[in-house]
Parts: sequence; structure tokens; C-alpha cells
Amino acid sequence: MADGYHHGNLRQALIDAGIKIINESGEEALSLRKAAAACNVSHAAPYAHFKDKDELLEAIKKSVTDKFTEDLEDAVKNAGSADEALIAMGRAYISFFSRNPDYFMFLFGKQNISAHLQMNKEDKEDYPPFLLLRKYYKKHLKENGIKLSSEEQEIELIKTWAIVHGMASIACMKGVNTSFDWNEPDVRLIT
Amino acid sequence: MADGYHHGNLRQALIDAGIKIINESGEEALSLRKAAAACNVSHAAPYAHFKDKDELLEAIKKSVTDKFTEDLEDAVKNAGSADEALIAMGRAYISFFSRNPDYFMFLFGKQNISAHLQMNKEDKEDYPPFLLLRKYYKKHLKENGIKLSSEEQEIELIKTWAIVHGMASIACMKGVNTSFDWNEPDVRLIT
DNA sequence: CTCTAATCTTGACAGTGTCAAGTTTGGAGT
DNA sequence: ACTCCAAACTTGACACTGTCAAGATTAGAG
Repeated sequence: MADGYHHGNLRQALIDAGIKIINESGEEALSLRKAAAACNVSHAAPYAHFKDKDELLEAIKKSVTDKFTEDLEDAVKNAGSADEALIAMGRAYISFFSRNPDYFMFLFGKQNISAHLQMNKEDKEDYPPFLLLRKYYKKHLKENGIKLSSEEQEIELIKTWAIVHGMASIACMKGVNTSFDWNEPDVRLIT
Repeated sequence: MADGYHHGNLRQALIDAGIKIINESGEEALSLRKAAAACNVSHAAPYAHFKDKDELLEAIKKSVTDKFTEDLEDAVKNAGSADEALIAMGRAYISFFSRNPDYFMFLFGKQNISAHLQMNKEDKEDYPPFLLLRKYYKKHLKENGIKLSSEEQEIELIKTWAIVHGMASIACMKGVNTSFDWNEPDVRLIT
């Protein structure tokens, strides 16, 4: 079933091969033909499963985003309070991209973030990591008895996201050495 | 001089043509051959001025970064206090990338930021926008009579940069609609 | 006025994404 | 059990890419 004319599970195999190539040699190095070759399949075989190179790329992004979201959820699991959860999430966020800087460019560079998430334009912010942030931020407001207008909440939410996302971005700039250990980010950076 | 065998100023012409192509069709669309064609020059002519495609890309990044730095410096000019300067800078930072989202990916995606800035590894943070930030941050500390340890300063500095840079990054994510006007960023987002 | 070194052209090569046309085959419907 | 179709895959081709080698041109130093 795996070595006949039909591969059996080429779609997933191409995604896995793609991730492996990106991990080993960067996004630049990924070509449809190489991914196909890695699956022992002819150069045009991928077109049975993906309309485009972009469509393969989006599938890979989806896969990486899932892994990222899992990391964030794991970080939140052992948190006692919402405040602890938010900090743990921030550190996990930065740590994830610090450990895999290529993924940062891959996920946020180039294309719109919307593509690999099937966002509909009405439902604006269904980016899973952002959903998680929103959830624990609201919990944090409740636990600490803080009352904010929804507009003010929105601002605080974006600010929180921005600082963590900005940290991750900076951590991924190899040229800008900041003497911080981004793998185990200083708590003071986030709070 | 401009239409003979020798172009006269091909190097700069290639940079300009490259920027134009990126502006009109995105980074993907830029090829050495197209840039060469835009300068009415054969496909291998660029190799007299750039060793690589990457070397052209770096030259273009340098050019864009210069424009970006100019914007920040302009924003700071009319500020009365350091506090005002910092806010104006933050807004200009976000506004610049909000107006040219392609540049964000172009400058910060893919390659190390270090390459197009000729950073030496000892002198870590000579990224011009960051230098500007540091300058006005120190002025802010002095004007307000705030005393911080240099370590604490470093943390605050990175946090400030991160929040603004994160905002810019978020503003460039077309999929994540946040209902803010990033062109004229809300002051509350930065402070 | 000469000649060298920088600049540019021409031609070639391997690698890329993509399409069109043909081949194989699992599996549904009889 | 047999047929046959649609999905999966192959083969071959095309235009385009970055890069290099070899040659042509020419500006400008001497």
C-alpha cells in the first residue's frame, strides 16, 4: 500500500517532508519537487493534493500553528491563577519562537496570517493563540475584580499581545543581541 | 553615458528598480533578470555590482531602512519633551509599516537583520531605529528624574521596543482585524 | 595614444512551478 | 466476478529563475 503506484497518504507525507526540509534547510530550500522526491513520487504528483505550492505552504503553516497552540495550552495547564497563566503563556510564546526562529518568519512573514486559518472576515480574531490570550485575560479581569470598558479591554488585550509578540520578534533577530535568555524569558519582560 | 555600452550608474538603478518592483508586486516578484531588464541591461549585468541576489536584496533593505529611520527622525523633530518624542516615534514606527506592510516582511522576515546593517558582533545594538529609541529613552529618564539600574533600563528599553514593534507586526497582519486605525495609532496603545 | 580593468553581453546549465496528456489502480455498482 | 470510472500518479514539456564562463566593449589612468 505504501510502495505501489498509489502512495496511500501522500498529502500528509508531503506536509511532513515539507516541515522536515524547512527545519533542516530553511523555507527557501523547500520546493515542490524536493518534497515530492522525499516521498518517492514524481515531480507533479503533489498537484493531485495541492492546487499550488502556496496551498502546501498553507497546510504546513496550519500544522506548525497547531503545534504552537499546543505549547501554549500546555503552559497554561499547570497555572494556579489567571495571572500565572498569562505569564506562563507569554513565556511559552517567546520560548517557542526562540527555539524555532525559522518558524516566526514562516508563520508571520510573507503571506497574510488569515490564509492558513480559514478566517472569515466577519469573525475577526479566531487566531487560536489570540483566543487563548483573550480567554485568560478575561479570567484575569474577573479574578482581580477589574472593570474595564470593552474598548479599554481591547486596547489592553492588543498591548499584551503586542509586547509578547514583539519580544518573540526581537528574540528572532539574530543580529540584535540583547543578552537575554529568550529560552527562559525573564518574567519582568512580560509583566 | 546613459545609453551606451556602459550604463553609468547601474548599481543604484538596480536598487531603485528593485524597490519599485517590490512596491508594485511584492518581494516574490523581484528577480535579478527583471531588475536588469528594467534597467535595459542584459540578464547577467547585475553580477558586476552584486555578488548575489542576496547582496542586491541587502542593498535594498539598507535603502528602505534609511527611509524608515528618516521618518522616525522627522517625527521626533517637533517634539517638545522626550516623552512626547517617544510617543511620536512609536506612532511613526507603527504608521510606517501600516502604510507599507510589505516592508515589514521584507525588513524583518527571512534574513537576519544584521546582514544589511554590517553589524559587528561586539557592538550589538547599532540598529539605527533602536539607537534613536535609546537616545530618547535616556533623555526621558533624565527629564523625569528617574533612576534605574542599567539592567533595569535594558529591560524597560526592550519592553518599549517590543510593544511598538509588536503593534507594527500586528498592524501588518491583514487577517487579524483589530478595528484600530494603525495609520494614526491610538496614543493609549503605546503609553 | 595605449592598454588595463571594470563593465556589460552572450550562451549555457541546473533547478524551479505549472500544465497537458497519458497510465495505473482502488473500489463502487452491476 | 466483472466492468469501468474517477482519483492518484507519471512523463514530458514550457517558461522562468540564479549563476557561471567566455568573450566584447569602453572609460580612464598612465
